[in-house]
Amino acid sequence: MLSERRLQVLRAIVQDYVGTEEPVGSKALTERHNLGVSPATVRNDMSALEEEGYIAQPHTSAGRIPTDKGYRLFVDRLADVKPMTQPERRAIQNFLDGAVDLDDVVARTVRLLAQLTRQVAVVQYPSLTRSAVRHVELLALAPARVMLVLITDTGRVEQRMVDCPAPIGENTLADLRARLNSRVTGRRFTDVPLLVQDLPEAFEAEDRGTVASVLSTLLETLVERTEERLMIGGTANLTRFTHDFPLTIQPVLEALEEQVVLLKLLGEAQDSAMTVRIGHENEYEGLNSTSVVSVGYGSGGEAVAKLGVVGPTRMDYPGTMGAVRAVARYVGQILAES
Amino acid sequence: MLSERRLQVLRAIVQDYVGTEEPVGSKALTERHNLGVSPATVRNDMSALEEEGYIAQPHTSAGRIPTDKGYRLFVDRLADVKPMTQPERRAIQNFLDGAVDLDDVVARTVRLLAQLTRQVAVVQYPSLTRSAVRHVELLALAPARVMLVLITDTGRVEQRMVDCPAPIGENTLADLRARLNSRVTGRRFTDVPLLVQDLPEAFEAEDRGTVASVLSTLLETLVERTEERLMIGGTANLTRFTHDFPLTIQPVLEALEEQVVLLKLLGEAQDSAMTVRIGHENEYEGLNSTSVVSVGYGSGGEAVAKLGVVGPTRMDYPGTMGAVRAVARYVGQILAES
DNA sequence: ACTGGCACTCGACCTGGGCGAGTGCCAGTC
DNA sequence: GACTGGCACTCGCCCAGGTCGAGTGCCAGT
Repeated sequence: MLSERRLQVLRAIVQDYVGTEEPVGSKALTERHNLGVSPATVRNDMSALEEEGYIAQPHTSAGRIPTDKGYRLFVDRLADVKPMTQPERRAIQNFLDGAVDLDDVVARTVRLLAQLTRQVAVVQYPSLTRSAVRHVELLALAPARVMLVLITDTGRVEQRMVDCPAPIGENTLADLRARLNSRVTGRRFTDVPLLVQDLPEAFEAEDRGTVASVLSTLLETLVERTEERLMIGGTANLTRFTHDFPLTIQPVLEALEEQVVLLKLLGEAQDSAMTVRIGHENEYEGLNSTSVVSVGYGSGGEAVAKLGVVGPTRMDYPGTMGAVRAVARYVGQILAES
Repeated sequence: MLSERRLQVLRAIVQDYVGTEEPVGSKALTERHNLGVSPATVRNDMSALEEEGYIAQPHTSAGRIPTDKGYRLFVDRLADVKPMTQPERRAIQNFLDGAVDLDDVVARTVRLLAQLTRQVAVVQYPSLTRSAVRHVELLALAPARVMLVLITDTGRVEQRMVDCPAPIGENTLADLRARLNSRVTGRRFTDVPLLVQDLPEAFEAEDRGTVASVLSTLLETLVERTEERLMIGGTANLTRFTHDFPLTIQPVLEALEEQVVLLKLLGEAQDSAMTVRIGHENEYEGLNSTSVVSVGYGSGGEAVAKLGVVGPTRMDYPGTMGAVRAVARYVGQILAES
């Protein structure tokens, strides 16, 4: 068990290192934080902290820097989420209020997060699985060609072309549209398959093939691109850490290009609570020197997607967590309104 | 006027420099290209080329590197666009054929371009201005709330919420939908404003406000986001030029984040022909050390948007231009089919 | 007009030495 | 027993000096 003072020392090391980006020594520590003890004492404490694996020396006879384990302790026990100031909150809200559609909401959110945290922002589009159907529209573009438009309660719109086995009449299409909507409007995606199962039976034999095509396309749309899309921004912020440069930036950029990796990253924590993954806690190798702060957001009580930021393990955790939390909250509000 | 041999020397310099990323000297030149003359002669030629501003020395007594002017001459007179090989063409086509919707087409195109050129790819969404309306759909989500869905002939779908001044009946809405579609379906966006101008007059006084709201939202949609969206990818490729690093990568990343800058960049050349902007020819300062190769693409004969790549001025111009041209061609085909 | 030779320039690279931040240890003090 | 001041030691950083070699410009010769 670490004594109270040693925790203070660790906290001071993290804070200083985050500020200066340079290994911090015992003397500098006592000067900048009034710990009430001498450098020599701090040296002993640091030695103990190193023993326990919370800090390390990049090379003999240099200052110490926190390890992943050190940051973990800091985040868990020493850091308070720093709330946004009133003007900041207002700015967030104003900026998001100007959005015209879902794409715009997501785009603005990314920009906002990147600016606030000065890091790389990642925002997942509201997921389909947990959302509900607001409306299904069917449009005959050609005799045997139907466009399916699916509108969700989060404002997301998906469209698909359906090639029908046989031409379909305008009346039949209207009938199908009406029946379909009366069954699925307002229902969860996960419930839809059961609800439409017996729908073809209500139609003439000649139309059943077409109805089946439409339905199967609908069901595909529900599952297929479920969690697929996301938007990132603020990659230029990666260059602020000109320190251990190209070595670390390249794999990070590569990881960011791989949506699969990012989606897995965001998806890892099951619940929508704020999650911080530090350095090697990230499974993907390229992100071993970065931390990911993520949280769920949603239009109602329930989270429909996640957002977060990717930055160096040496980041301002309290500030970042505060910004991420605040942005998630306001995005949720915007979605609920629209 | 430069003699034929001097042009050959310039070509050789560009090719070598692009390959090695190192200043190239007279001796190396004669060894790798059989110019049929001695290094001393080449030295004289290089001296003349330098005089004219086509090449320069990074520091006294080092090899020469091409200047922007040198690349310009190379592109204009010395380089042939390198056509894609048959397997490459097939691969492009196969990859793009798998796309399920417009977003997917654009996303795949970006990936493809980035991979083929090993540079940063930029793809603009098919523009609204030059495309035509395929269908307009109106959905009553609440008594005084209508969702407007606009489908273009390039497969793009835009949606907007319309808050109506008064509740609108289902019949009136159907009427409006029918009238609207009969007027605008198949028409160019630029023609739409005139075509719908007198539409409110066909309705009862109580509904005119609502009709006007819907129309104004429609018109806004047509102009507002006209050229707005684009997608980029392959930023990790920037790190391949580990040479004059953070200095150049930062402003480039920043430029790429600014969609406005990119759109201006793509939009600069009015016609849809292949355009190469080299170094300082780019107005935006951050891109002064990069070249931009762009070309228009479209579903029919006419270009509806542009795509291109951003890379260091020291790039393989023939190969890049070949890849860009090929991708643009196949994307056009895909759009025409869907 | 081209070539071979030659002196010269100047950045890249290596080496060695001094500097200083930071450490670990130990004896001394409260 | 916990803390402190002192001291010797380590080791990366930075600078100066020296060498090396690629590349140049010029000139005399063919």
